[in-house]
Amino acid sequence: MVLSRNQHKRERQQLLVQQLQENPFLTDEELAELLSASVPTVRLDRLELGISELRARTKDVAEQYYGQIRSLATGELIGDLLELEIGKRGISVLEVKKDMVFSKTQILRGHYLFAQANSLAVALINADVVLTGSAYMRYLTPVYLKDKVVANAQVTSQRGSNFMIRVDSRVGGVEVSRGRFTVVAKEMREL
Amino acid sequence: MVLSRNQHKRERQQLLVQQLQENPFLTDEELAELLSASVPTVRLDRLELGISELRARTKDVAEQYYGQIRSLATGELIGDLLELEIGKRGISVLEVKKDMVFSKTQILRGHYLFAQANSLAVALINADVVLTGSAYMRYLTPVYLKDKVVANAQVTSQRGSNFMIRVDSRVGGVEVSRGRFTVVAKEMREL
DNA sequence: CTATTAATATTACTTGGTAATAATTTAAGT
DNA sequence: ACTTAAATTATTACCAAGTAATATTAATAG
Repeated sequence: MVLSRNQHKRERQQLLVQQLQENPFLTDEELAELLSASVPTVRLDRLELGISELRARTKDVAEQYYGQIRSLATGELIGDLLELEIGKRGISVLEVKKDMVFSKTQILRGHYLFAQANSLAVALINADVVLTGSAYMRYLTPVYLKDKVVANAQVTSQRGSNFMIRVDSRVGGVEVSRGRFTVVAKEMREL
Repeated sequence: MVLSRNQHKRERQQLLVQQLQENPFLTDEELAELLSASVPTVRLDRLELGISELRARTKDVAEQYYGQIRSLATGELIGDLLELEIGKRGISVLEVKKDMVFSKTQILRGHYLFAQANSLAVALINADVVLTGSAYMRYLTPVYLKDKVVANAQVTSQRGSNFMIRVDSRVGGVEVSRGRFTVVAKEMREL
């Protein structure tokens, strides 16, 4: 039968996928070694499986990452910055619009509060790349459509490149959420 | 003076750094265009500034990212897994140890709860790469040294590759935190 | 007006590929 | 045992985005 040959191939391709899952940064040459096949075979397999080359894979991962940081960090600050003392404190305002609330309840979707606080926390830190290490939020009161959320962030402590930042958000003076973020600063050179 | 030449150079190099900060995925050619200088000049500048080539930069970012996912995902689940029905629900237990609490108050540092819940949420999803899109946690009761935190996660909804997962954590039957995570599943092929 | 530095050009080489084609195994079916 | 078709491997020409080294051409400070 033709099966056993196909099976051999399938097994190898499965192994290939598996290897890449464990370590997506393998070159075709390394893969060939691992699968004890030739480089062209690996390439054919990748082609059949629709797996792109190392550099494209790497690039996509990196872009996604960078995009993620940016969208939650410097690039797209959620809310409008009112005050900013880098390394110390900052204030931003977020106006709740209709696409941000649950249509039934008119309550602001939680992650907007999270994002506002988080992006403000990150904005306080002046570094090439800023990561949120951990975040803990406490939602106190629901926020509604047309509310204006004022987020107040303050660096509470710093150990090396790790910053602890507290962010409390208020609507008309009433505290609606309180959050604490651990933010890690990285310089481009370190990357 | 030699200054004006040096100054010209310095300005260009500053601009280079700035450009890379905005978009680290620029080739030397693109940089040359942006700085209206030649490619060799850009290379010399990079050399002087100790900035590595595009592909190395990309790779490092990607590796860091991948490492991060892994450490917060499959790799290092915070807490011990008790039950797991992939795509549906799971339970993990975290024993609070001395290095996890604030020494003054003996209260568990919030990000452990966050990490336990988050990593459990991620563990429910069976994909090559799982990202936490957004997370909102509500801390209800402080958790103390030697407590055993039981986190209970449940997939509440799924839209495409976006999963909503609810995680509630209890200590001796008392709810200590409640969290909701939006988790995004990505297959290797898509990367 | 020349010595010096900056800037640019040029060349040979490297990695990790794509794409296409040709040659060679290998196991299957008869 | 022999053929045949798929699977595998080899080979070749090419590309992008570099490194590294050297040569050449401004530009300008003294």
